[in-house]
Amino acid sequence: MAKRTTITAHTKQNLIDAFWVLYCQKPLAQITVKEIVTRAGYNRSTFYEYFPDVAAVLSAIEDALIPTIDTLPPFVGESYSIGMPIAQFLQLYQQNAKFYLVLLGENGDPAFVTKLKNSIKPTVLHFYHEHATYDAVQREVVVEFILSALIGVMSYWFRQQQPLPQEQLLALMHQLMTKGVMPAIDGSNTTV
Amino acid sequence: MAKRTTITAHTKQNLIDAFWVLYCQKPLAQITVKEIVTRAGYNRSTFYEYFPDVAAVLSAIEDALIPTIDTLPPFVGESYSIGMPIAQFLQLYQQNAKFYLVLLGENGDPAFVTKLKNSIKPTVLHFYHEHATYDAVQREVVVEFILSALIGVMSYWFRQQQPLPQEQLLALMHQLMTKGVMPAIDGSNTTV
DNA sequence: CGAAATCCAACACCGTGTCGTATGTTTTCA
DNA sequence: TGAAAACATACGACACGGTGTTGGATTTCG
Repeated sequence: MAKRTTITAHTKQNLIDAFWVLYCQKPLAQITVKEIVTRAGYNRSTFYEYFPDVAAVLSAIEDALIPTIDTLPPFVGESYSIGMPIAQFLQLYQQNAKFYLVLLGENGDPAFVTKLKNSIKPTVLHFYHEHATYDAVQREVVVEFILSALIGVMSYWFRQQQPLPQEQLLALMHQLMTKGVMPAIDGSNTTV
Repeated sequence: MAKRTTITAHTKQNLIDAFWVLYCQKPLAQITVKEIVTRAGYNRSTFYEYFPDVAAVLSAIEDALIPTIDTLPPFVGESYSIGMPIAQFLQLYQQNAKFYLVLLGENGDPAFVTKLKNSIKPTVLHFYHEHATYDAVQREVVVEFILSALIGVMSYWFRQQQPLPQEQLLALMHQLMTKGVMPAIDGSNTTV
């Protein structure tokens, strides 16, 4: 008999949804299978038909979130680029803000940051490879610098509920990336 | 009666040490009290005399690691500064590399990153407050940018077992901070 | 109908957190 | 000074709750 894929997928999604509600509230270590199934309305055993343990649910969510970088819709509008378009990343972030905010937050998963960085890294790395300014080792550092700053600022921006208009954030970010973090003395940057 | 502080402190430290060995190997959720006390050579109940739960041990380690920023020995030598001396932070990081590497790594604690940022933030924020270039909201973003990049690069550098001489890392970092991440076209930065 | 997919009840095991107790050390005062 | 009270420290045992598995009940679809 063919798998009843609809039902299966539905059940799995119910479990994932229930897990997510809990994960938004407390760290992984405090989430039990029982809580998940109670909330989703299943028997505890059913959980094990779909996931080996609680951590696997998180992993599944993360994996579904990572490949999105490939399937990004082309960004339209002013495009600030520093190897990887900042605006494009912001858009990616915005689409999944609900998840990114938690996964990159206080009770989040450090491993997800790594996964995220690794998925973007090749694009940025390739850009710098074409410029002979940095050697291979330095390039890696530069890329780590960019990605850390990018993800850090994005997370902060969302955490603070977007205290700056998106356009201003993009402009500021672009300036920090291309001109550095020292405030310009000549005043040419005060219009950001 | 006076506490037998020597014995107490010793036992507590034994428990912390045992915990740390385990935490270097696996995530918090997989560490049990039993494992800790077995390794440290105590009864399981003894653990609860010192900590309410496993997470508290991690918390204790983190707290002991944070204030170090205040008690930093004055840095001697070339001092790159971008509000907060980069070299000084590198030194702090280097002193506790063993811990930072794990806490900021794959199985690390996202909350620690926040704690760390918050402890350094005032210093950097104060620096930018004196320059009128950015308004209050922008300043926060700039500081988040700096701290994220700083911590990200440091972690990467240690994780890769310091692939670049310290002096070169400092110079590169300083350049990225002050001049941006775009490789200079005029070639003046190729000597980093 | 019957086979396979889906879901569930029950079981044995393990970890948790607590309480009462044994042991040994420090302090007190006769 | 030295015995005993007072207390810090460590432990054994208990009740509870979560885990992961096994075998079976129920449902669905060819």
